[in-house]
Amino acid sequence: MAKNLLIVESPAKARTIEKILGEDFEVRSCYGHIRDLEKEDMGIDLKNKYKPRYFVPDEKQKVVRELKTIAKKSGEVWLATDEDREGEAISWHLCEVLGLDPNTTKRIVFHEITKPAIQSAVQHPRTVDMNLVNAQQARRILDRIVGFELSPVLWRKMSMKNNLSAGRVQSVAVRIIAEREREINAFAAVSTFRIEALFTAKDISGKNVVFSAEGRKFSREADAEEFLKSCTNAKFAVTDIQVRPGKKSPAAPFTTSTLQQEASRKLGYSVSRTMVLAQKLYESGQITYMRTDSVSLSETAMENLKSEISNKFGRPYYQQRAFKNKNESAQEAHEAIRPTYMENMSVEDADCRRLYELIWKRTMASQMADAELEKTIAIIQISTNKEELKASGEVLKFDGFLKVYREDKDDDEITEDEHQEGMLPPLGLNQLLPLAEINATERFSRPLPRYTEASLVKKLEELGIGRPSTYAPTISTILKRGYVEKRDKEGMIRQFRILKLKNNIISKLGSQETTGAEKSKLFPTDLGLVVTDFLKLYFDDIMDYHFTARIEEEFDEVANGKLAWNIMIDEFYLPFKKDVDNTIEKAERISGERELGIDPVTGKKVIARMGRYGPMVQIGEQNDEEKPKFAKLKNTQSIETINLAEAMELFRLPRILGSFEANEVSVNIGRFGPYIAHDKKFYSLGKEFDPYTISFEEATPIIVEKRVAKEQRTIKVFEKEKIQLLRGPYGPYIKQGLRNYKIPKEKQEHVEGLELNEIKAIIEDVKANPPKRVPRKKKSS
DNA sequence: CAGTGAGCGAGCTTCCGCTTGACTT
Repeated sequence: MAKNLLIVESPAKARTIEKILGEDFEVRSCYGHIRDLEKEDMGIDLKNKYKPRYFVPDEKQKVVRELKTIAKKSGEVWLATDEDREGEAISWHLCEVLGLDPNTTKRIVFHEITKPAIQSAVQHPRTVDMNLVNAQQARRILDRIVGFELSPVLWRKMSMKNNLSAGRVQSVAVRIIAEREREINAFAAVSTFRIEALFTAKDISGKNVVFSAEGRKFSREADAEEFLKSCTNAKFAVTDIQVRPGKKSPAAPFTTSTLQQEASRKLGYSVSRTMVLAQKLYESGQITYMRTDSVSLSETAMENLKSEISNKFGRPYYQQRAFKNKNESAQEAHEAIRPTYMENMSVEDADCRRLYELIWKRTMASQMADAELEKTIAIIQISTNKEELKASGEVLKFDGFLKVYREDKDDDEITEDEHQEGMLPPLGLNQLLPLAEINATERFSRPLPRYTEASLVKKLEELGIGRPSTYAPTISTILKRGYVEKRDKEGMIRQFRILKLKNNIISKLGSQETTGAEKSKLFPTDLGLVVTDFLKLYFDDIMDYHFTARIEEEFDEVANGKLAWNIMIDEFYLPFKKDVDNTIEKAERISGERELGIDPVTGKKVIARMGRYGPMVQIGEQNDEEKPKFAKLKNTQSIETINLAEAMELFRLPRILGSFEANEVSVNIGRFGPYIAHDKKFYSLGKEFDPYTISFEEATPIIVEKRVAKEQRTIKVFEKEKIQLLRGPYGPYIKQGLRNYKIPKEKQEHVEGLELNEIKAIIEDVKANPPKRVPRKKKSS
């Protein structure tokens, strides 16, 4: 009898399942979706109930062809794509393409790749759920409509129009970044004076140790000083001691989003790096599937964990736990991310090791006992006033899961009271404490930090926007479009005050700290800010943080058969299309224009705005008799925050420094950074020079040096033919006009001796056999 | 490589969500 064909989405899964199912089944993968909407006219028939037009993209032709061949000679075809909306749709597309009847073809599901799960799935086949398929089609069509209607609006209304795009997910992601930036810009720090007293006491071994106690905060310096004054000659006595047990519980096993967050915090990985490494681990069979929103573990994994934990740490360290997903939008088609074999504590591959060990620890900890703590709070009263001080300490009684894993937190989640608490020396009731000193230290409130890639993913997940398979690509998209950039920001030095009471004398000290420094954070560009404002103005419903959640409810109704998908799309599309048409007709071009003030020299208006080539400042207006003057903003400047003085500074370039060898020497900033221009030649300026301050005396040696360096790089020049023989970082090469030609290895030995005819031959040779390039993806349909 | 900032308006771009693989330096 012919084998049955079982189709899954992932090839790694196919290999595992084939082993489990044995001889009766040939298991193949379809590599995700096999059809997509055509691009022409959005691939949707707007006049015929939004009937979609699908096609098989070029890169899917091969796999579809193979599946067709195998299907033909197989007994029965079984569809085992993922158990979610997208998976159901893939099964239906497979029916369509392979000529199977969706009403009779066997459809099976499992959300873990274990023998019992798969065997039980095979025992209970069903057929394709067309309601669920329709919910997916509605999702796909709505996203296509939003993307392909909105993007062209930007092309028409933006002055900068290269490759701009908008979409249900990416545009909201940019909005999140943009709004955080504005919150930070609008933030005004408030300072308070925090009271900290240092006392001495004897520890268990009888040694004197210093510990601290906190008092309340004063918003005014005078009040803090008044308090310190009132503490002179005071006695400090312990009046109350509270000892309370506490516990900490482990976090759930990893999902895609939490893995990305922890790998970012603990290992400093970008979300795409995390995914590349996780993919490698998955393909080599080391971990379960890495694109998942589920926190549950299979029963086999739970058994495995029970014995591993008991063996390694002893039975008291084991505690069985079932985690529930907090996220309503989760579809849980797979398990949580976990090692396939808990007995493997590490992996060979050095690149993947740190990520694997993180996953191992997190999984292990998830089934371990709570950590038990003892928290002590001592209240200390002051004889000379009514204030009291609080000393607190924490002792770990049982480490439990902390033996293997501690979850990190983002900056914005750490509350002020949550600083690491140390141990307290043993204290007795009514014990008098000798005071070392009391400090009132000025502390400033902080704005929320900018997003990292991973904290943006977390935010998107909370809002139900995007899916595990799209978090990393979404971030790439908004970076590539230039809406957002990832960079560091230097902090600012800030002074703060300290009042100190020591030996009954109050002294006032000053100190300084760095504030506002950010590393590898997401910043909106002016383009991102301007596009976000525009979309919010004309398409506020799509930009709404809850838009996705709302339409997801409707997709659910479609999936439950309570709502017809094309009626749902119709209700969305009609008003949306009206907004699009209205915007195209009425909206002005977007420039993000901001008036900065008046140029003191000419008396003309100075404005900052988006130009064709990015953000810029301009003196005077288009209709003025005299042409306006323009200057580009620096990378770190923004239309929103630049002031008149900074703008005027930008107009100081180009600076003419003087005359050298009868030619003008000038400095400017170009597309590739600051440069010196002299005699129609250009010399880049290194970081050590500032184009605004560099002098003639500093500039001329640079010209001479760079000229010499260039001469050394030049081996031969054939003026007439415009051919140069040059020495580059990868060895000698030929340059003709703008094109470079590689010299074959065997001729690199004696380049000095190369004659014109030989060089010409090399050029012809390279032209005839051009070096292979990465083939550009073919445009579909 | 080192400019530009406006307007012609050809012909192009673009979405989200499933999956990897085969290019080059």
